Amino acid sequence: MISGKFAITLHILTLLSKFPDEFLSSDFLAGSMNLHPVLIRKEIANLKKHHIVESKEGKNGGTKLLRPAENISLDDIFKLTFERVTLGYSKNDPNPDCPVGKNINKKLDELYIDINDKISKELRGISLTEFSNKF
Amino acid sequence: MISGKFAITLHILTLLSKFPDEFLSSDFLAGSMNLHPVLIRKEIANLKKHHIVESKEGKNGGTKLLRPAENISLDDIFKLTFERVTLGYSKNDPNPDCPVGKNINKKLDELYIDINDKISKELRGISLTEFSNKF
DNA sequence: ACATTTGTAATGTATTTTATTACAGTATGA
DNA sequence: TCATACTGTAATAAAATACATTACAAATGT
Repeated sequence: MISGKFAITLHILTLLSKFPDEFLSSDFLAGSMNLHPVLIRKEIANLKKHHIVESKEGKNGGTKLLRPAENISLDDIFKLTFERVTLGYSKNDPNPDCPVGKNINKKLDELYIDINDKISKELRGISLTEFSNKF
Repeated sequence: MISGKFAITLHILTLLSKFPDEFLSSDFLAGSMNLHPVLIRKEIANLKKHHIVESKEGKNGGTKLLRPAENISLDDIFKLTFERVTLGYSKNDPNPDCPVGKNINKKLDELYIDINDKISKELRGISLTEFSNKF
């Protein structure tokens, strides 16, 4: 769940990269993107799981980057926040007695894997630093 | 709306390409993908608007391709069914007093436009015939 | 005429996403 | 050492979106 996962996570990381030595609170981060702090903390939990950031509890606590923004690519963030980009699937199981219905999802998968490879290739070339410098 | 638009539309067109001379009913098409015929007709309305198919009302009515499957690319279908692929946006308007918040959506847009160009380039190389022949 | 089909609007249901509440646990510093 | 300011996480509520269904007018073939 969370459809804005990538955008939210990238926004969080962009802010963290602006203050690489400070622990920023979920409240502060939430203020910039106008979302509920709990949602921010959920995304931060995901970032921690992947050792991109560390958090400190308690007063003056917050979150900061664990490694230089230069060493984080947008593809890293993509992979962290997306199972896979798709152009969608028909919601119900298609009819297995129809040659097209029987195989459509497999063929869509193949197509979508190709698309994801292209996206990854594109994003691999952009570092968090490069993105962050646009602001 | 309709998140499975691309998949449903491609499924419809694949079936139509298998019987290029027949008018297939929305009921038949719905049977292959196990969706409600009204939803199929909605997607067909979109295809008609773009002169990809024609429909015939009344008994023995239905829908058929208006041009050879060879002349329809997956990118045509993509453009017909997607405004744009995105990796999401944070739902609420970000804080305009934050330098990052103020510009994040514009920068995400630029990124997503690049991604869409790559996807289009990939899909432009695949004709409906080529896709349909996988079945 | 009658059966079959499209076209479309309106409404209902389900699913997904986001927001909120609640509260336990942790560090800081007055 | 106690009040305060945080994180962490679960549970629940609300909102948004997607899909299903119903309903019925209009068209066409037999």
